[in-house]
Order: sequence, then structure tokens, then C-alpha cells
Amino acid sequence: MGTIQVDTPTQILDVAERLVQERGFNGFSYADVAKELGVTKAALHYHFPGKAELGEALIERYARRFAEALDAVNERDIDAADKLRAYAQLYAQVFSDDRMCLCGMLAADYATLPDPMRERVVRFFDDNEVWLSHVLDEGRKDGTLHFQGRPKSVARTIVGGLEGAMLVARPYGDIDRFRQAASLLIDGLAVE
Amino acid sequence: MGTIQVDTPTQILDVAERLVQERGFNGFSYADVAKELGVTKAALHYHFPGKAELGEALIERYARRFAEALDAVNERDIDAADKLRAYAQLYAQVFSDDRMCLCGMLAADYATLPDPMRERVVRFFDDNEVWLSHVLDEGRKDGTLHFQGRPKSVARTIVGGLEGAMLVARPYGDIDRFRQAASLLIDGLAVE
DNA sequence: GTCTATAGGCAGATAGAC
DNA sequence: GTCTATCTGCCTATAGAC
Repeated sequence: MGTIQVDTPTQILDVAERLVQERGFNGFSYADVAKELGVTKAALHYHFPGKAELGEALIERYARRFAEALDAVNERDIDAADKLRAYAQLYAQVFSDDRMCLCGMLAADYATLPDPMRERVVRFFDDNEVWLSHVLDEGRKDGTLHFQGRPKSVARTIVGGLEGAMLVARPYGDIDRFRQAASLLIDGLAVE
Repeated sequence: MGTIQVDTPTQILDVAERLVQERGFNGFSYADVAKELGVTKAALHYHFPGKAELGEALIERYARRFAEALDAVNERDIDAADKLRAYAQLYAQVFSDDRMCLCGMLAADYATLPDPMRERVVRFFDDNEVWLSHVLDEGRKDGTLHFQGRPKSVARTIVGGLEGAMLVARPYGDIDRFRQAASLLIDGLAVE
């Protein structure tokens, strides 16, 4: 049984990601990450020149993994309503780790972010809305979903609704708070 | 026409409030506020001993004003559905100022806040949920609102939904994004 | 790749003069 | 009440040894 080896950049990203999701981009430092990994700040700067570059790498990895999870949902043989529920479940997993969505957190920090990070945050939300719009379209056509308004508008409401449900439920540390809101959102907005 | 006189503590709160709503609690400093007011940091410390006390005062004032606005809605002779729309309109006003809800922003910063601030943030959401629950109850009884689930659950979904709609719409700087989500939330969840 | 050492700046905060 | 001056500590970041 060999110990899993994880390269240093990945370890840095793992710790930094959790800190950003918990405390925000302005609520953690290179010193925090270095201390937790038992290395010095200088080692971090070797792998990620500055906080801006580290931030970009964080979003890139998070968005890639999220996109892969959405692809996996598409490959399951379930109807559009269940795809929406699977989408909400992705958020629930993040929440159950005591974390906010990385990009939801960065949306709060948006005014203080460097431009490259801003662009990637917006792209994350755009990608989510595109995926949801397709599912909503599909569900409307095959009769499994019923909603008023354009799929795009409903998609935006779902993304915002889930991000906000995480945001508000986190101070209470109560996953049921999130789950109930997610269920009402999905069922109330699109299934009925 | 006399110039309006505003005392220093109020001026400090005004500037700090905007900075927190735009940049987060960890994204502004006493130096930022002092510079904007043309005073020194020491002057700020005279009125608010530390950032924690300033933060508490910010939430207290914000929550009081919000509660007053909710009282004003209750005194208007409108049905429960229109009260919900008036509630969403309060959020829209904040957004149109290019700001996030103060307590929504502080919910993102929650892990880094001192305890007294945490308690007041939670109380803000509690108060909102109580108010919304009463309106939902009222609307269900007089037949103007129709929703599944407990009023409390719907109330929580609306609070989270509106906070999240602000959070995600702000990077786009697009009020219509917020308005559409708010309309779908209110109409989809409670009016139908 | 990681270290020690350090730079330069800004953070929150205080003492004491006016 | 507001100022100047200052403290201590942390921040991001870099140079250069190993």
C-alpha cells in the first residue's frame, strides 16, 4: 500500500483553494499556506510567482473540474429534472465540506481582484448558465420541465439561487438549510 | 439654503459601509476611510476604537434601516404578493448603487469576523426570514399566494435567492440580470 | 526546489501634543 | 476631536546560498 504522492504545486493549490473558499481571497496569505504545508513562503513563490497567478490557477482548476462533473452528469441516463437535481447536488457537496463555491466567494471579492481573475470568474458563471440552459431546453421540449420565461433567465436564477443559498446557510453551518432551498429552487422554478 | 451638517461618526459609517459593500470587510482599511474623509486614522480610532467595533456599528445601522423599510412596507395597503415584490425592490435599490447587501458580503467574510459581528449578521437574516414568513403566511391564508412547503423554508429560499442574485449579477454590472432573477424567484416560488 | 534573510509597504492600533 | 509620530506585526515579493 504505497503512500499517495502529490506534487508541490497541487498541494499548494489544495490548501489555497480551501482557504479561499472558507475565508475569501483577501482573507488568506502565502504565510498561511506555507505554514500548513511546512514550507517557506519563498517555496510558494517559486511555483506561483504572485497571489494573482495563484488565484488564476485556482479558478482554472476549479472550473475545469466543475465542467468535468457536468459532463459526467450529461452522460448519465437521467431526465432533465434529475440533471437539475444532480447539478444542485454538486453544490451540496461543496457546502458539506464547510466551503463556499470558489467562484461565488470570488464574486464577493470581485472589486478587489486583478483583471485576469475577474475574467475567469465571469466565464465560470457563463459556462454554468450555458449548461443549465441546455438542460432546461431539453426538459421543456420533452415535457419533463415546466417553467415560465427564457431558459437563460431560469438558468441565471438557479445559479444565483444556489450560490446565495450556500452564502446564507454557511453562517448557520446547516446543510439542511441549503438542501431545502435547493429543492424549492429546482422544483419551484423548473419542475412544478 | 444651509449646507447639511453630518457628524463625523456618521460620515465614517457612510464611507466604511460603501467600502465594505463594494470590497468586503477584509478589502478595506482605516487608511482608506481616513483618506476619503480627509482626516487621519487616529481620528477614526477616536470614534470607533477598532475595526471590530466599526463593523458592529455598520451592521447595527444597516439592520435598523432595513427593519424600518420593512415596517414601511407593512404600512402600505398592498397584498402579500406586492409586499414580496416591494421586498425584492429593497435589494434592487442596493444593487443599483453598485453595492452588495452589507450582510450578504459579511456572510462571505463570515469565517474571518469577530464573534459580535457574526451574531449580528445571523440576526439580520433571522429577522428577514421572520418578516417574509409572516407575509407568506398572510398570503396563503387570504389566497393571494400559493407555494409548497413551510413559509419558513420559502422565506429562506427567497433571502438566499436574492442575496445570490446580487452576488452573481454584480460582476456583470447588470441590474436586469438581478431584476429577472428576482421576478422569477418571487413569481415562481410564491405567486404562480 | 527549498532555504535564509531581507526589503518595502501597509495593516491595525496607541501615546501624547494641541 | 483631531493631529503628528510611532509601534508592532503581517503582507507580497525578491536575492542569493545550498
